[in-house]
Amino acid sequence: MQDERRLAVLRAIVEDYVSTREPVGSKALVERHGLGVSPATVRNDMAALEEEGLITQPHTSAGRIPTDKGYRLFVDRLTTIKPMTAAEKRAIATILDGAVDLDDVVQRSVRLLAQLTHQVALVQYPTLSGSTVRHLELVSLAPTRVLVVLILSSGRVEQRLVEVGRELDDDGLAALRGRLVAAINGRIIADATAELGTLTAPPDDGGVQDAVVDVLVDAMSGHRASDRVAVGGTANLARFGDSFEVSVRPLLEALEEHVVLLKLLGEAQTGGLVTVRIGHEGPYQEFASTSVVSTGYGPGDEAVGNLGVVGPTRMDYPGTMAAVRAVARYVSRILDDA
Amino acid sequence: MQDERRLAVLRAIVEDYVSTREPVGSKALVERHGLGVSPATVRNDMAALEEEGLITQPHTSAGRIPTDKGYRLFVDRLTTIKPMTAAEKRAIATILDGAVDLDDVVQRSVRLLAQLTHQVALVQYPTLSGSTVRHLELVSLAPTRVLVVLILSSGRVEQRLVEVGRELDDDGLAALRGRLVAAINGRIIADATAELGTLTAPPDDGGVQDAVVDVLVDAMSGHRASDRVAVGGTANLARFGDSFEVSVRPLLEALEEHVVLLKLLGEAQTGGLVTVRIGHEGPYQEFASTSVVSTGYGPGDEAVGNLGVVGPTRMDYPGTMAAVRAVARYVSRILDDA
DNA sequence: GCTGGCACTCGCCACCCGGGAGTGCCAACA
DNA sequence: TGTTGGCACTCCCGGGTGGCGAGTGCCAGC
Repeated sequence: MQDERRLAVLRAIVEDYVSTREPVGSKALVERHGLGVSPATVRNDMAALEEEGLITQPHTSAGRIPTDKGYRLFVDRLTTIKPMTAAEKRAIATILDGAVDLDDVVQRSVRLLAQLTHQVALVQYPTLSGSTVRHLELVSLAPTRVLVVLILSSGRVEQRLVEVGRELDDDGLAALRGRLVAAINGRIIADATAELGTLTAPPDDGGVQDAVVDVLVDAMSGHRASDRVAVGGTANLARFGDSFEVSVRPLLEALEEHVVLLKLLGEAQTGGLVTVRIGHEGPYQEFASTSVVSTGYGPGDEAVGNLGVVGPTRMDYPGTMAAVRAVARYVSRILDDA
Repeated sequence: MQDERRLAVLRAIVEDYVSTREPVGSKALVERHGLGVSPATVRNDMAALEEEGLITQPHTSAGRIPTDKGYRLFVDRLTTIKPMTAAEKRAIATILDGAVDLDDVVQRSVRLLAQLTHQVALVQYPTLSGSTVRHLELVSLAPTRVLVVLILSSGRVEQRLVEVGRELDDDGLAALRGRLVAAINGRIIADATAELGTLTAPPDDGGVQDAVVDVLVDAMSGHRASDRVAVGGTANLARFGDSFEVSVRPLLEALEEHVVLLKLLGEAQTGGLVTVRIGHEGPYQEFASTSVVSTGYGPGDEAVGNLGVVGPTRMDYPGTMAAVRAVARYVSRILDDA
């Protein structure tokens, strides 16, 4: 009974602090929320909550603000993800259905997510791992220069420029292509890569095939594509307001370091689970005052990438989680169709 | 004689203000620069410069800062672009030579430019206009869905997904491809586009060819590629320091609007000319306190895109112009080779 | 036309002070 | 045992104040 009220107090503190950005006091709390007790009682509860490390006061005799631990409890036990409104759902569908290709889906998603959450949005480009090789093309751009174009079943197109050691005529190119296509066409990435490893070049090849195989393996490792992350809504960083140099600067820097962003997005979660990483829980100290809300997306139950948002720990978790989940669902649905 | 000294004073004011970010007074000026006159004389000169609208004082009895007009005079007449050091040249060459394809060149350039200038860097993706059609591939992804891959002589690969009205077997696809290849292969974009317009579909085609032609024309219009701009160095915005909400916010918003960025970069300048747009001279009021330093790049004398930086009007113009010019030259050289 | 001197103007900063919001504690009560 | 009202205390915040210093404009002299 008493415990329940304390949790209600914590919830009220989180909600008020998120919306007002100011430490919340006992009196304001009972006024704004309909808890039927006196400020004195709330003060006692607050003291208990502070004892447990769930809230803190920035300085003596000011209101309370939630700690990371407090947000954690709030997210885990005090909140249900509020569903999107019909209008929001329509907007999501409309925007994403207009996409012309896979990259466009990613770019639209990132914008959408930024717009819905008013935070910085991140969308990882899909990894290739599940796809099969649909097509391989070798195009001669110059006598000793070949453009390798690899088309995957996911609709992704990987291109690489290769400097082969010697001149190559159209027939030689066609023969090379024939050998490679035979080895990899229709196979899933992992198998195709293995198959390429067993391939030996004809005696008069002079290293050309090996050069092409190298870039093919590189392209199929998905290295570059899955290392990329689309970023949107950076203008929302302006709303951080205070503590600019300390918290926004490192974030801006990180936004150009895709490796860092990938680590922030973390492991892909399947099954519609939304992960919330609060403040110091993350891998980087610089982001102690930021939280990451993320989830995986992909066709069926297979996660081919992550998406999410980064914002201040003081954020609207229920709304953000709902938006992240909704966008991931729609993106997954599109990948299902494709 | 007197005029010359006044210009020297203006130059000194610009240089000091750029490095200290504080209004510069007469006394500090004579101390830091070796002009052989007294502060009182400098004050008289300052009064004259202010009369001409070249400098201004933020408030009565503070130092002077340059106006946009003052910067303009400085850039046009008082400065020579300082050449890059050998080390910087090496760094540029090393970084750009490591690029694996065209997109990679753009992405490396934007990083490099941001690093060299400590500003926000912009690099437009090359337009397609000069290239010829090297290769066309149609890949069936689903019974009624075709991936169109267009490879251009510049090495650029454009891909589009088309929903054709009806099912298409491999033979039909090959025939369609044959017709299209005959029409466009080897031609430059403009001719190929025109040729596609005259093409009529066979009677039993059912709109498939027209659908594919539509996306081909769209892809060749270069619409998407040349509308894209790579952005880097946004973390440098943190150094704006003051006036955050007023000047950084609109800039952050603009950085996601590629149309706005293209307008900022302006018309391509050929022949190694670097354009400087100072403060209010630009098309957007919101950027009254920012300047744009840009130039064109491309193989030979042909400009296929622009690149440049955006920063506060209070920026190091000689250094920035040098960096922009140097990067543009190296990128052009790479395009020459390709 | 340059220079030194001088009075004047303001922005900046440190300081002080009163108001107010919020707290902790305690005694009283159900 | 839990809740409540009262009360003294703490400390942030905002406005007002005064000294300091940098910088200016003007003027008389060289």
